[in-house]
Amino acid sequence: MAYWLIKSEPNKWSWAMQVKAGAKGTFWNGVRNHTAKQNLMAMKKGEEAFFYHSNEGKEIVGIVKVIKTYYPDDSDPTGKFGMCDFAAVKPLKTPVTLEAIKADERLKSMMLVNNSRLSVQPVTDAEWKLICKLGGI
DNA sequence: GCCAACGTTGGC
DNA sequence: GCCAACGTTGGC
Repeated sequence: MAYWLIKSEPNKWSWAMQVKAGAKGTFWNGVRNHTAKQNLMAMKKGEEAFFYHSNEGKEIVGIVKVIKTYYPDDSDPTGKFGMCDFAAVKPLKTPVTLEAIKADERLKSMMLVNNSRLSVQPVTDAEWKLICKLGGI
């Protein structure tokens, strides 16, 4: 069971909108990078991911799960990229900020810190557990 | 197939 | 709003 982290700009697609989409969830696209695409393709149904707000907030605000694995994005004219569907699982009681992640020795190797531009990232078991704890769940 | 130029992302 | 980091493009 792998864990992931997906990023979204709140003014484009926020956690609130994700929650509103409910249990049946909604597609998550916007990938325009092959590393991110590889990660998306590696996701399996039922796997969980952190939902991160970039630019505004810069914090992990909730957990989503994969409800539909990678499929082509019809709206992409190049046909190169696809998307997955996610549904909101639960919010973190306390959002975990980028600042807090950077400040924690154990989270310094996270891709979020070292490769902030990648929009879909793997998260290790240890990182997942720690961030859940920091988030109050 | 290399590499310079350009565009985009995202933290500050 | 600025700029550094990264990916992509296109000329050679």
